[in-house]
Amino acid sequence: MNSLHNVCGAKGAVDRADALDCLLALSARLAEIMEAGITERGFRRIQASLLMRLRRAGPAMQRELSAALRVTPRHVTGLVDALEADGWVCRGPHPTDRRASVVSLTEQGKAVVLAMDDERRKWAEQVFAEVPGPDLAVFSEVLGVIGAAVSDSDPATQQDSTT
Amino acid sequence: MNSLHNVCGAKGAVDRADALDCLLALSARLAEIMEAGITERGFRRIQASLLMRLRRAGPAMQRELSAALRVTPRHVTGLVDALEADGWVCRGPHPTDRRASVVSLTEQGKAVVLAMDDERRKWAEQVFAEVPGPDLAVFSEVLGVIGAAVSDSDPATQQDSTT
DNA sequence: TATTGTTATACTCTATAACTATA
DNA sequence: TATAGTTATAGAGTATAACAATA
Repeated sequence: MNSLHNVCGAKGAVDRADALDCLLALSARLAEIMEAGITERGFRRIQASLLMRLRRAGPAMQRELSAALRVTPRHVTGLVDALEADGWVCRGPHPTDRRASVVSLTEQGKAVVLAMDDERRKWAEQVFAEVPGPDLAVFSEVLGVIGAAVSDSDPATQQDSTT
Repeated sequence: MNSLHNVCGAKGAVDRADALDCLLALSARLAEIMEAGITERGFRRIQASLLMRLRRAGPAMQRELSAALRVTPRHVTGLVDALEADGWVCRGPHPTDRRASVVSLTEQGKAVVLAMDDERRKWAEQVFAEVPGPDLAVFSEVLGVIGAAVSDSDPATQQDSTT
């Protein structure tokens, strides 16, 4: 019924092009679902990325966020403006540099980020529910190998790909 | 050195949330590379999707393309206008419905689509080069299982996820 | 009356450039 | 002189609405 089943279910599908197709199709689907979850909470993907970044790396200067999210400083201004207006983050003074402001999560922001993280965990359990442990181990390792193969392609790998 | 390596390389990484993170990170990376390839040829992703759709399913009415690509009919008009202006596709009359036009690949369009397909195959070989056959088989099967798990989530699965 | 495609218009997301205040 | 962030402006991509021709 679903396009993901057509080729991807076949046991003997060791054709690499098919495997890549399946991976790409699945990726698109996962991205879609993630997007939906983020939208449900009233965020845009880039905003969620910003929040996740703050969760993982702690308070940051806008300059750092600009680099981490790979968007312009101007864009960060807008994103932080919106998130601040709704009480998810707040700007504070930089301890030593009076030009800079430090963006951090508010209590409300921390709460929502934790909730989203929890959802993500539950989603992962669901997604891999039918996958036997040993298969999951192989799967993970292959992901690692592919990741390595793909990293060599070009140097634009400083990205923040989570969320 | 690369973020994909951090967690994803670990052999014992059977934590499902970690595996999902790796998968998402890898997806982002693959999408990036694909985007680059498409851009090199002077197309946008949505245009490439349209061309691929024509390759797989043959000539189509704009209405069908609108549904397949999940964009508005108005948007399809613009896409086809641009692709037609550059000689990749052409509009022809519908045999029975004089309102409709049928979009098909030109010879030039067929050639470029085949070339892109070939590139995709070579890329797949490269990506999976270091993955042993049996592991690839397991990997493919897990992709299928996940795909099935993920398809049940919601009914918006009529999409055309290739390219 | 419903449907195919188009003309006209507007919105969302992101970028570049010029500017202010610090460093 | 260089850097952090902002104001002002512009572009790309996509959507909604109203309309024409045809079914």
